[in-house]
Amino acid sequence: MTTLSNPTRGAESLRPRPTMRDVAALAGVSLKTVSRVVNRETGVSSDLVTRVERAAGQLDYRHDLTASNLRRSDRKTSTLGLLIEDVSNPFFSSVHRGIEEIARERGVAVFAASVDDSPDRERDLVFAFSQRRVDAIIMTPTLREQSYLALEQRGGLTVVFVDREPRGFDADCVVTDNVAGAAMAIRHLLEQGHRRIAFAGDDSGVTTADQRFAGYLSALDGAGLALTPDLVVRGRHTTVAATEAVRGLLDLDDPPTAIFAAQNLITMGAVRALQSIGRQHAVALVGFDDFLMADALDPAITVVAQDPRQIGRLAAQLAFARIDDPDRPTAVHVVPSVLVTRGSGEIP
Amino acid sequence: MTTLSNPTRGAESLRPRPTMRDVAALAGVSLKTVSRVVNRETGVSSDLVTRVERAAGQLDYRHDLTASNLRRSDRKTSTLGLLIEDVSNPFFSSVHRGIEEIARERGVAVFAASVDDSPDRERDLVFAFSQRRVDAIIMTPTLREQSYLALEQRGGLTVVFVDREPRGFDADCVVTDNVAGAAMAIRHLLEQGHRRIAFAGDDSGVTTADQRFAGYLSALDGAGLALTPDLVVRGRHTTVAATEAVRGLLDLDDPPTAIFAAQNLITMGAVRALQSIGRQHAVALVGFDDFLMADALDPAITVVAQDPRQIGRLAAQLAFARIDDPDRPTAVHVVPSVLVTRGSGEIP
DNA sequence: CAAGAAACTGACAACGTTGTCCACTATTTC
DNA sequence: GAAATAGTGGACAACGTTGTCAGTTTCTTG
Repeated sequence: MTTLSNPTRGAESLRPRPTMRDVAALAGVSLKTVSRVVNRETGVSSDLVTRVERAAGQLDYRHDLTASNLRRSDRKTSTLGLLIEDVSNPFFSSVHRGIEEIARERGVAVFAASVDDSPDRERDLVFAFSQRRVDAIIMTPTLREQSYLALEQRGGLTVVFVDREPRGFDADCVVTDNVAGAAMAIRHLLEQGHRRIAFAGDDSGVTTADQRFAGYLSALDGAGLALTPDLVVRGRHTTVAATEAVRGLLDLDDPPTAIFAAQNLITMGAVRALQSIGRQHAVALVGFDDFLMADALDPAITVVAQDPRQIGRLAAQLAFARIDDPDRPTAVHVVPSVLVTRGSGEIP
Repeated sequence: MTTLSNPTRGAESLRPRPTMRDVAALAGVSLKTVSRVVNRETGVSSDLVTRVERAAGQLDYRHDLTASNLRRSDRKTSTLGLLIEDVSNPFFSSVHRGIEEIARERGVAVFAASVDDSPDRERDLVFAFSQRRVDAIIMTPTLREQSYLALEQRGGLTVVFVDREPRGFDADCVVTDNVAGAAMAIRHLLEQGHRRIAFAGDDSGVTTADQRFAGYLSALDGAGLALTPDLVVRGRHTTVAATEAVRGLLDLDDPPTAIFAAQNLITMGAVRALQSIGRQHAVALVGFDDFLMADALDPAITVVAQDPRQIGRLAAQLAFARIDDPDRPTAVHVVPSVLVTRGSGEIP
């Protein structure tokens, strides 16, 4: 890495930001009149409006939202905190995108942070955002229960959950229909004639993983099949760990003929594991959650696709609905998922 | 989608958030003493510290950072604004992640927003963050020039650029060595014997695209080859548009034997185009910027890999360095890229 | 043309916090 | 035993803004 240095730095010295008082002085009006113009209140003569606007433009005045918020009676900061597992995870970054789209319409800025599945970090972030007086928090909860949020909520903070339901806390929530989606995937594999279907998923305790496992069980049960514990691997949530785990499954004396991967990173791991032993065309694979280029792999990967952007949009809409009406009943939105058949799930 | 409603909402009414005054009253001390305890200032007897802390805990007091910032002399909000092309773009979301890691160490919260290549949106977002008095903005500039930022900078806002250099504005910057990276890719293709190498990239005007094109030209030139305008497609920056464009290249009477894709989404488009006509094993492909599962495709994709997380970390470090010392000379960090050979670039 | 209404403008206090400064107590020093 | 010195704690103003309310001007209308 090279570092080039520019020896002379622009000599423009720092100039303190102008305040409303400065604008008022230049325009020859009172502080309050400037405030009225800035807030587009009615009842200011158009003559004064233009004078104030010209003065504000000349001084490059920037309205101070933090001070404004402090004094205003609604105490809204037009700010929202987002807690997701990892801002660079493709699923969650799409959720983030959806939230941003709705927030933008309301002029709300979005803080985003990665929780990395750490309950401590979750609390720290909630605390940090609470200190900054965000209007709402949208979050994916970690394992530990969330009852501590009741305090924040009583203080006026709106909380909405995405992707996973909270524990010990009643709040608005947007989740995918994990049980039905997983069952749909398994039934699809059963229809191809598979009887030894493996499950590779996150830790037990992660609600999405548990629900997908429940769907797996119920579909097996519906076909009159019992659970084969050897075919279940849990507790992996990185691609690397999943690769190892799936390789272990394939090394069994009586390996599975089909694999259900309960999450996008795990699906990617499964693809790598199958490729590493050259069995990608021999063992069926269905993943939960779509990912980029899944359709370009060989074979293309059959997935249960969620719509993360839509999930984000819904969560943001719920958050704003509650801000506008704190007394509305809590709502749980269950978003359906669809099976996208591409090849890997249709191997007999 | 199903909406379940919970009829009875918890009846705990909203309670106004306690202030320092409330804590002081409960602890039987003055407001200022609470402030001292909250800010961990020295010179408060340990007896009072525990009394104040107990009172704060009892009331679930949350320090108000916005009010604190308003009064404090350093006027730092411990807040940072990030403007990237799209929060859900894999490259930029990794940059985001890197920035978050450094910001977290300083207790700084990160606003993230998508610019979507719109100069208007860029200005709106800078304005919105400026109004919220962020300590710094880290941004990927759009086409239009950025001299308007000088005003914000004079008002005390720190600005750092990532991925692309600004126009008409001197500031700290972290970029990939695009010229060298692209030239390295082209030389690699030349070594495999290719002479008709196509270029598929973003709009002219996007500095990264221009620099990669410059690298393409210089490597061709170094091999004594002239530019063949028919083999250059620009102005695409979505996967779908790139698929079409590359298909156009392959439909030429004398099609290219190798393709250089100047950006991750374009590389994905090129992969799709090649697959659609079954030529993915016949035409060489090298992409700029790595992407998930590039190694799992058939053929696996050779890329010039950047380290977006590291780029983000560097950008955040530059931002904080300037906050700590506003008079340091501006620095441009040029991060090297590496060629990752996987197969698609080694087709003869 | 007076009187009342409507439209406009500004003085002042307050939002929740921290910087400044002064007062008080306990300890040390001569 | 008086004076100087730490060590504490609190009163007050201020950060940049908006809510309240009262004051001033202009416009209607009988």
